[in-house]
Amino acid sequence: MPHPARPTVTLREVAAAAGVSVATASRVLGGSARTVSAENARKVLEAASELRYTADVAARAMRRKSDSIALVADDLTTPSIAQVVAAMERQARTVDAFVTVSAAGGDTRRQLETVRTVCAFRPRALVITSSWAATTAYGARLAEELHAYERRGGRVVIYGDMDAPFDAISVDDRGSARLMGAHLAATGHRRIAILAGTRERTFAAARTTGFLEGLLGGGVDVRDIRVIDCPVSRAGGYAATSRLLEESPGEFDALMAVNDTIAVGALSACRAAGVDVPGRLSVTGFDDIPLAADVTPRLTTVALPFAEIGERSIRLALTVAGRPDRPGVRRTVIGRLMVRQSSKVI
Amino acid sequence: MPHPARPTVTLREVAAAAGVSVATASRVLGGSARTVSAENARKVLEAASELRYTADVAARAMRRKSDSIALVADDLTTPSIAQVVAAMERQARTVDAFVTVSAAGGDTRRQLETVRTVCAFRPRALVITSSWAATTAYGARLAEELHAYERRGGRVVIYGDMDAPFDAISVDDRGSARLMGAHLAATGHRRIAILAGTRERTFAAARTTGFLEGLLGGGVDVRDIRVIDCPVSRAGGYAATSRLLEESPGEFDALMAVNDTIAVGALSACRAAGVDVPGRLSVTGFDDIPLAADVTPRLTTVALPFAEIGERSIRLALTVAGRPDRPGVRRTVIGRLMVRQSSKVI
DNA sequence: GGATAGGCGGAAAACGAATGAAAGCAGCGA
DNA sequence: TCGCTGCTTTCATTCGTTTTCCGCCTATCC
Repeated sequence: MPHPARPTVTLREVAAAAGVSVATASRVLGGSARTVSAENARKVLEAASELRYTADVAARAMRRKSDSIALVADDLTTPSIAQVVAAMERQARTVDAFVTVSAAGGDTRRQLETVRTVCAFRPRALVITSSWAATTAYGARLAEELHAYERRGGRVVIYGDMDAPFDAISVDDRGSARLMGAHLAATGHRRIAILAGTRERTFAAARTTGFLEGLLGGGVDVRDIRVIDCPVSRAGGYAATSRLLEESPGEFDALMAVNDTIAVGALSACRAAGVDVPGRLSVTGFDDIPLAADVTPRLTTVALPFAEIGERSIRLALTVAGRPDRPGVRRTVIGRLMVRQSSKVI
Repeated sequence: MPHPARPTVTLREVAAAAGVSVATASRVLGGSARTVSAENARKVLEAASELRYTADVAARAMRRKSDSIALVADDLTTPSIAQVVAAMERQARTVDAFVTVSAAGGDTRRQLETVRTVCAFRPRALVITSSWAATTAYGARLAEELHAYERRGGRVVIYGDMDAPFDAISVDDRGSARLMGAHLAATGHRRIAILAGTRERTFAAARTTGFLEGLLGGGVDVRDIRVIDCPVSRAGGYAATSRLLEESPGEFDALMAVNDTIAVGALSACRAAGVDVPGRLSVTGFDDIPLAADVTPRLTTVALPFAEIGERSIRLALTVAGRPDRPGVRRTVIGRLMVRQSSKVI
């Protein structure tokens, strides 16, 4: 055969072209500790670039630790996650690592499935967002799976909370939410409705608690606060707010949402119902997604340092594993109050 | 050693636990065509689940085609891409494939680098978004790289345009934009400014052309149209609009942006300058990102079927490759006009 | 000048899974 | 009893790379 249709160009061919052994070629291209003569190194590099050689990671992964980091996120369409992912990408690039992303949207069961799938790639580290309560059967099995992965030499980093000793970077949702509660109380708001999302979302529960603490600490009467569950989505915020405005018009002077997406839905409902924001009702969000500054009125919210979160997650993921049974390292970041036009001083 | 700390659980161990050979275990777990007795199959499956075995994709990829599909996107934080990615995920899941995502944000050079990196994973197919002109040196090398990948048996699907015979799914940007141009002309707009993005973005150029065609076809005088380049971002739209409103106030009755993000920036600039939209100026976007319905006034735009795009991309990626030199299959989708409050009838 | 490091290259053994070839085995007819 | 068929299982090889081990050559020191 004069021109065998090669499936891919291998190290063997590079070595042959350079006139050295595969071992030598591997040492040059793979960044080995062993030294290779300058002359041979040059020839190998030349041949590799000539043949457009790229090492097959699959084969490489068999003998060497991989440099891919797997991110298992709930939902990639969430604006906040997108920002975190982008930051991770940037950070990983600086250390020649590589981030693969997969969505496990939904629940702990899907998370478990996805983790198993990603583990098959034998990544160097696993970053997993956890916004679901780990109390279900699947949650426990998930933790078990992650532990098994760590025992096999992997690194696990949680973004969010989990009742298990993994390294974690988490937002102090409760403390950050307290800031917002205190702010509304301080600016004279006294009758508050909280759009609390759903109970299974741990961040939603923590933020609701923080809101309450801040409000109560600022002198708001607990009987003047109403906590309303709703789906964590724009539509959820819209529906809950519409219902609220219809059933008890004028009863509240502030509406606090556990995230910006819900808050945007709420704003939309207010506009539809002809309720002036912030004239008759202050509305606040949480996250400071890019959209928050673009809605009308611009949304008062709590800004979270997503870029920092992404960067730190990767840094944590790349530190070498310590003792298998050491307690998890936990980094906490706190949000910053962003007062804009959707809330006012009463 | 009673308990050697294994880095990973291998097929050999599963086979040993089940009391069969690795070959048999492989056939059971790998879904081979060859038949295995029910009794042995049961034992293998039992052992595998007991040991929490997951096949190492790296090793598997050496003999068999992988199930992973790599997506190389420009920028994952773009709302439209996020929707496409989510749809791809869903579709891939239905056929037991697996999508890995990586951002190559920026330019063709970074795209080339990223493609080379993900090719090393030997994915089954490569879906690449292409919104950058392929006329640069890197663009040509990118096409070359992709061809090499196809020759090695991979599938390449382009989302967007490319002057190369790959399978592609693309939006008829020009035709869709024509709808918007025609609509504005028909509703009485006569003096138009187009926020055209940058020339290197192929979608921006196509949409601008479509706008022009629609407007001219509707009787707008070409001398009353102004095309303004600007960065493809909210800030870019804001700055360009501010400048425009300052330099030539009242000169235009409509502002057409090549995407929603720019349009949102434009709306913001109008609000800042005290220009009533749509009273004094109609503003339109393109894409129908979720945000479009949440800004005030709600944005008139062209809705693109992102979910369909994502789903079709994956379907295309999973069809078996035909003859290496066959012309690329090209699927085109067209947008739908969404008339909302940011434009009016004059 | 000879012994001894030490640098460097190459052959070959992994790594984990897939697979073609070959072997084992039961049933059947001659 | 033998040979054949059809089905299942095992053996041995393969994939592309890294890494270990061994041997060669040169430089250094006594």
